[in-house]
Amino acid sequence: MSRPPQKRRLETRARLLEVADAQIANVGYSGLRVEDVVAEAGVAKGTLFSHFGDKDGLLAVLIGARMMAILDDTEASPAPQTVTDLVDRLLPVVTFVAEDRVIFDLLLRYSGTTGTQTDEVITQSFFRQIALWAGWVSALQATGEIRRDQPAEHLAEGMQAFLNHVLALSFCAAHGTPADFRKELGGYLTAWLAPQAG
Amino acid sequence: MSRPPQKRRLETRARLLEVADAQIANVGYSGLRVEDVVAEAGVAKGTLFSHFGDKDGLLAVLIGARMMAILDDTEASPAPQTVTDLVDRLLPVVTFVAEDRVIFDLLLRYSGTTGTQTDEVITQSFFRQIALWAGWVSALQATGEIRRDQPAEHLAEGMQAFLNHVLALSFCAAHGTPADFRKELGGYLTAWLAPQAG
DNA sequence: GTCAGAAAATGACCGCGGTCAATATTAAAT
DNA sequence: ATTTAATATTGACCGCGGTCATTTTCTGAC
Repeated sequence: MSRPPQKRRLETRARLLEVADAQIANVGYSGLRVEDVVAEAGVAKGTLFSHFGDKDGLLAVLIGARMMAILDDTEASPAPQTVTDLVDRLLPVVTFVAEDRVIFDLLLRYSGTTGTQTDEVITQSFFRQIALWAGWVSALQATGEIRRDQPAEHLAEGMQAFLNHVLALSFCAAHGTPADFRKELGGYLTAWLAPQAG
Repeated sequence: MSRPPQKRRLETRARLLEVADAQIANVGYSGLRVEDVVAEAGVAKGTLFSHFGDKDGLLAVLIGARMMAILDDTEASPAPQTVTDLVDRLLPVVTFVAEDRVIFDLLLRYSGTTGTQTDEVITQSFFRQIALWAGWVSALQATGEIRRDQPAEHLAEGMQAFLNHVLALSFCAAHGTPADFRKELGGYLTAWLAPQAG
């Protein structure tokens, strides 16, 4: 049988996360090195991997936490009344993800973890985000602001597709400012949510 | 001044590509190891990197070539008359990319290389694909099969977003069969290209 | 032919993520 | 207090992508 984790283990885990988070503040997500984390945390290399599986596992916890914090803020602000409003509500997420290619890659890798490993924070953040968006969409459908021929959840998932598309482009070409995001993403989301004809 | 590449260099490059391609047939894209390639090709490790920059550079050439071949086939077949037809025309690409996560990751990384390094085959394959799709879309707009409120190219780029979305999901969850793709992608593309209301 | 300089190829070396048999620590059972 | 078994940690080691000073090979000028 499996016993609950010991106190020491929880402490070690917390210390690793704390150290990693602090180092990321200095060197960024892509600059994080496992050896530096374990050195500052005062543990052996293997310990980190026994806790998080691999480097991505560690990053997934930290990025998941950041996403949750952003969702907290977003939920606290009023629901969007128009598609333009809606785009503005997405900017915090976009700005965070655009910060580092590693974030984008990792989110994309975990983005379809539906069904398996629901305990992961990062996975829960996906569900939460889609649910939040679906709620917005549903409300906008009720006011007649956007199309009604598709289920709210389907439209919300489509939003995710466009958001990822715009993010992917931002890492290659020169369009990286928030203003560019608003314009590009706005173009897609208007076309997706409020089409003009059949 | 820079002289044209010598004969020997072209031969070495061709040999590396040939060997890599053959090994991929056995071990898959993710299984490819640089050391194996240079060993079988009979060159030193540094040679490969001087030719392709990094491992991804080598893969980009091979994957770009495959994409071009697929586009050749696709262009040879008749243009789609309906959205359902259109989805079927995308299946060859989808099947190829879904074959290995590495392909997807690499395509996504190069997908926004607009403007820089136009000489790369893989970049050209993107332009070609979007142009091809835009042509289809334009024709379908003319027959009234799909919406006319958006430029054909914008709709084509949106198709890319949905295609990537469906592919990303396929690598995590259980929906991986071509039938699943047709259904999922079909759902999105119908909603995107032929919306029912404003 | 030979000599200069550019182009091409070399391979020892490094960085860093990840492994795992061995060891240390904990907590429950007696 | 001692034993015992699961839990937690360790750190030497490995795999593999990538680097770069050095050496080899090619080509054109004289």
